[in-house]
Amino acid sequence: MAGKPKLEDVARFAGVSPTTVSRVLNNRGAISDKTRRRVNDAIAQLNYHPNEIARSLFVSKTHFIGLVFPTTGHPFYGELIFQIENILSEKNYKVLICNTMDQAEKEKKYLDMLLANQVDGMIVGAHNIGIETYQRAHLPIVAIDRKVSDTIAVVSSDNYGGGRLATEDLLNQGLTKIIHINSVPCEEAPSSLQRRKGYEDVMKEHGLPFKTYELDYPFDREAKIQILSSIFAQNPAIDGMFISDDMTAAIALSMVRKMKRDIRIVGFDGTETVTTCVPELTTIVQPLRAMAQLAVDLLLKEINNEFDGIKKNYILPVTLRRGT
Amino acid sequence: MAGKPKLEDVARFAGVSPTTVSRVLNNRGAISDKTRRRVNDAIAQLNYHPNEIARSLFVSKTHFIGLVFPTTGHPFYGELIFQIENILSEKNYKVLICNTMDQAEKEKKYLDMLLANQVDGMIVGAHNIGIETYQRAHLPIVAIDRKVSDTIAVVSSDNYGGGRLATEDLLNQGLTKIIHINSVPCEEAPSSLQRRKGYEDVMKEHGLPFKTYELDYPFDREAKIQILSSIFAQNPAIDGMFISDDMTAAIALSMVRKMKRDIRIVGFDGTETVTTCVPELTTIVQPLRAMAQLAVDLLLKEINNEFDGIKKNYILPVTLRRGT
DNA sequence: ATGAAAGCGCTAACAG
DNA sequence: CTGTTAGCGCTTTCAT
Repeated sequence: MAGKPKLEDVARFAGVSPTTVSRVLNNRGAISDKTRRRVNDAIAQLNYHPNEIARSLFVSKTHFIGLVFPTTGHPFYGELIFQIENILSEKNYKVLICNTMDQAEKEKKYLDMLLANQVDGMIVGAHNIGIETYQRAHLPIVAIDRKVSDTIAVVSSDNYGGGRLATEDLLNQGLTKIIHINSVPCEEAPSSLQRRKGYEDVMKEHGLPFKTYELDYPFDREAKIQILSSIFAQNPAIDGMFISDDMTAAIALSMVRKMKRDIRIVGFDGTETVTTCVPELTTIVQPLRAMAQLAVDLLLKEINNEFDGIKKNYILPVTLRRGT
Repeated sequence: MAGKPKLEDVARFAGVSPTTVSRVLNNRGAISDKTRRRVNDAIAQLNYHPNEIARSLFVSKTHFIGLVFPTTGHPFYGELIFQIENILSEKNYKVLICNTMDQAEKEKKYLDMLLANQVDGMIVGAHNIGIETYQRAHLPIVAIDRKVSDTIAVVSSDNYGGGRLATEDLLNQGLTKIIHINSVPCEEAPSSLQRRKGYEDVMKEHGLPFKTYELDYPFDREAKIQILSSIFAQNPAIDGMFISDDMTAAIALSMVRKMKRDIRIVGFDGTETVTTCVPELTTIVQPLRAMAQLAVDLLLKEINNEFDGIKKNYILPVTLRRGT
């Protein structure tokens, strides 16, 4: 045998037609026990493995799902992608991964790639090109943490509630001079704006002054340290900080410890990774597992045309995890 | 137009043959400028996107690479996968991701899936089924951190050297009562054994007593805390620990701080994530980026039959990063 | 219960 | 420079 055996080889070996082999493979139609056995024997003998690509071409369904996220290297996305892939593989879907690195150009290239490879659907957590670009694909798509759209389901956690929860927790501890650190706002991903609004609303309701800083370069540690330093210098009297992501919060916590200042910090995300590395950090926990489950459920419903098509915006509750 | 336009539709629209369209698409053969323009116009008009699946079937090459790792949710693998995917996408390869969760059964299922989907090659960092199982695939494969094999290239960092480096660093600080914490040894992934040997060799060379603990459940935080507690209780006099992974080291560091004991800790991995979250942790840094680059280079060479086929075991140098 | 034939969308000889 | 033809490996009518 030169190359890999194909269905035709199995058929010849078993002395039946390709059709029959296909039927055995897919459990379709009626097959006599004897034939089935003979075919299965041949499959085993030849160590035959069906070519899913050929099958995909014929049935016009690949069972591929594209996952478009900034990077698997960030714990929030890494863990979310893990959950999503896990649930999808359970349902016999396969995952093509795309790390956009927050670059619009890469995101566009990936979108084309996924379409060219006939994915059955996509879950998009990146946010550098307009969601309209995706709509043109006329494909089942679920977005995570994106601007609400008429045609695309969006799953996110309760960012506004999380912002409130974090701020209230600091207030409950008797703190009053609380600042907020956030990323630069992004039109396509309003989640950080929601967190900010939660913080500012609570501060206003309590008649307290508030101040929000917007950090750029969300993935660069050195830059964060620089900027945090100057923020600490500018705010010698603060006693609390709500920082809208755990990685930055962890850095701030470590700086506070070194400066021996008395500042309480609440972060956001609550991934296993950061909780493990920085158990003393209080944080707002996003329900990663539930978000993944919901996103997959919605996507598969769209793919199978069972989508009721009414509700398009899903907000999942967050919880506060107190640092130890 | 009912479904997606296909190459034939473009041909008809442009008034040429399918072959010509294909040639324009793939820049093959000689095409008159006029024809090319007409075809490109048709492509744009119809918003045509080539079907890569059909193409793959014909050329018997998918440009798919399977990535088999325990989980994208762990920073080491999440960051490594990010690097690998990044380099591969640059070369127009696409990545199918598999989270084996340390389960042999899942790993086997994924292997079958990848073969069925005609991947051009695989990079394997999971280690629950024998590497021989992969050899049967007769496919270009590169392994990361696995038992050396005659037929499969293995990329790893200098685990033995890292173990030595970590231990020597503790000794250089005047510490002498140093224990080592490791995972349970695994036949297929000898890297932790190497780290252990590095530690034990150095201790022996200095005539010092040594003790290695083997932790199970490498990804479960609560279990780790339990076991670490009892280790701390059993060792009231230690002044140093070499812990063979950063996540566990971070937990230990946090416990040490709470107990106010004076114990220096050196971890292993040195991911961006953990370095960001726990900058005060001293650790042995694995060259993630270089490992990814080398693994991809080797894989693509095998795929393109440029593999010289001599050296099969690649060990990359580690560095020590001092905590701040 | 089984087989023959057509074709999923594309590309690569081979002609012209 | 362009078109005709055959076929990648599989599944599915439509016969028998």
